[in-house]
Amino acid sequence: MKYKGQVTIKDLAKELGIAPSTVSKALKNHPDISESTRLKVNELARKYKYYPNPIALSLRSAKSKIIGLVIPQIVHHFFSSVVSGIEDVAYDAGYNVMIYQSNESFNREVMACENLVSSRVEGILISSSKETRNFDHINRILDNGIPVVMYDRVFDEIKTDKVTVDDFEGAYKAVCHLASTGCKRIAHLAGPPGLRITDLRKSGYLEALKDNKLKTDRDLIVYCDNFKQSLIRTKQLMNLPEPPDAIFTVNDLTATGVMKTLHEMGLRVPMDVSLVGFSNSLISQVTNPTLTTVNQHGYQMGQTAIQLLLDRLMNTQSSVPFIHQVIKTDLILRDSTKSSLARRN
Amino acid sequence: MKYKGQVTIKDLAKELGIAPSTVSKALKNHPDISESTRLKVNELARKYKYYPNPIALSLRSAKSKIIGLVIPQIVHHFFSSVVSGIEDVAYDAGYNVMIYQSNESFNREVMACENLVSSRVEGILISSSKETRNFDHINRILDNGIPVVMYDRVFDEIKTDKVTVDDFEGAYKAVCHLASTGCKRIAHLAGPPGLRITDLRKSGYLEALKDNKLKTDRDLIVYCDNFKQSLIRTKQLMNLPEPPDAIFTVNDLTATGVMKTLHEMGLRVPMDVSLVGFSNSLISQVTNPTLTTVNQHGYQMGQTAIQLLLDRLMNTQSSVPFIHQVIKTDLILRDSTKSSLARRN
DNA sequence: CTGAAAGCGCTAACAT
DNA sequence: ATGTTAGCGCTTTCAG
Repeated sequence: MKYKGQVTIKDLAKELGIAPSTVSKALKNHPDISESTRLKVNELARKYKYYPNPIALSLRSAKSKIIGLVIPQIVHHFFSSVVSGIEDVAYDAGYNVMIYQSNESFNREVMACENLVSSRVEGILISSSKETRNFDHINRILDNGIPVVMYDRVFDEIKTDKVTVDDFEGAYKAVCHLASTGCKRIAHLAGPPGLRITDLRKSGYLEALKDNKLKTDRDLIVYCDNFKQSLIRTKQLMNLPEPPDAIFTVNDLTATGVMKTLHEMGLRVPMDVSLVGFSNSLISQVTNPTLTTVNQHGYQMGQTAIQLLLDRLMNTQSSVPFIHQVIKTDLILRDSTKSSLARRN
Repeated sequence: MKYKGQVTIKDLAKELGIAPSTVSKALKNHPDISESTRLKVNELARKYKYYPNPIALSLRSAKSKIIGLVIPQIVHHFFSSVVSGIEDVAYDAGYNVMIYQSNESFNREVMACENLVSSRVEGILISSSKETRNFDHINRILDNGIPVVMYDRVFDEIKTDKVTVDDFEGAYKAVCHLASTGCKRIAHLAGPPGLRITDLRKSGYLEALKDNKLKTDRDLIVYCDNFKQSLIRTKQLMNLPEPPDAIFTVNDLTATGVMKTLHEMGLRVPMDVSLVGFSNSLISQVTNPTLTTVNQHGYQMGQTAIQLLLDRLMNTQSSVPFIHQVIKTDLILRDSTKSSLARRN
């Protein structure tokens, strides 16, 4: 049991009666160290379980080998998948991940950025809180020369690499599928107006209606992106003079609320009303019926985001133009929609 | 825009024509610095946005101000709640959190521990993977003089502080509630045998049966802790000559599978069969009917775990005996069980 | 009241 | 082939 803190190069050097720099070189198999001392050193290092002190290394190299991660809410399946993707790639590349949740609070997001900068992380991955409308904190990171990659919730105003999901395409596919199963009056429960993902998903929805020659009806577009509200909104929708025969929601949780309400109203899914969510979260697999939804590929988004950052970290000359990578979506067909031609899962 | 890396004490000192050590003292309002230089220094520091370099501080103080966190799977609601609890307390105490997922793999858990140790974290919070049966990696952390707190998945063999939920009590309460609503044949879907939480929850179940004068029936205890299996097991249970009138599952996801199967069999919840889960995960609030479940208080567990660690970090003299803190559970009454006396939510 | 020096652990020039 | 020196940014004696 050695409690004396950890063994240092100096300790090894003293024990062997040689200079610390020799030990250092021997440890990394530097060519101009003799075979014999190299062996001696490595053996002793193993014996004493020598680990290089990363803090000393960081100080010298001015590289912390730490990536900062700012995430809205880790409890959401999509975001935790993103974290997994980030982690896996980061560790393979020898980076550690320091994590901060904003909990959808702008102030916490700002604080997280400041802490991360002052922790000297080498780069930051960030997805903004729903509240965020001002970007000074992000520009401040950039001013410090620290590269940033934004993922999922991104803003055109900020000059960084970005990764998003193809929200437009996802929505488009979802609604086309509904149309192909014979639905004529397709409603959309959308996210908060002004948010990129809201707008893109709504556009995809509208485009799909047009391409399928279905007329759009303002009454069928409702801003509602959470479970609680959806209980009310669904009832209102279904009580319209001409109620919808399908509903496309901006996320799975909202779809769950819709489903619950439809059941309570005695309506069957998908026979009376078809339903499509967005995210392919765990929940979508356990509802009754299971939920057709758009797969956002969170894990892959995480991988892409960190890879973009690592690339930036390699190319110190920041001449490379910023990249906006868009992840393709899949429509996962389940039991909340009727069959068109093929059916799966 | 200064890209020259960050400003250092030396930079400030040079600009002011004084010594670095003076700047250092002025910055921390050391008593023997004159009012005037103190002001000058602080002003310049603000102007240049000076932040102390935490890496240099770490090297000097031999304290990284980083806590390591090893977690099985962040995608599970319970664990992500734990993370939130840890985060919030850690940051208030000025610590950063470095996170590693084991993804339920023993090897990854071991690697995580090693990386964390070599990253010189000041303490480690760990919940073991389902595979873990050997604890050398944890003892190695301890040998390095780094305090460990185990949470949720803990082992008696290891001498550390621990936090667990009162699994016995949670199960006991759940089953007593079922009994109080008139259920006579209560089945239990249990976790993998040999795991602490499995055994405790099963004991709670058995004890509750006994205290309510219900006879136990081996056929009603099935090892099944996931969605997929539950689809089969439920059918088998309900096809018994004397089928259960209530089912208590080891987690919410499993309960969801049970519910789905019951619906498909034309059985109503709770009129024909009552159902109680364990975790109070998001899912339990969106099933139809909503699921009565045991609240595990993940957030609080996280807070408790990190607090135990911080306490240990304060008391360097490790004379304090190890603490095993047990978090009380609540039964959350929802619509998958009948009403006894009072009903809520 | 202020400054010079030393050292945390490590490595890269630069000797020898 | 090995050793010496210096310095990454900071603080803490210890001298002035």
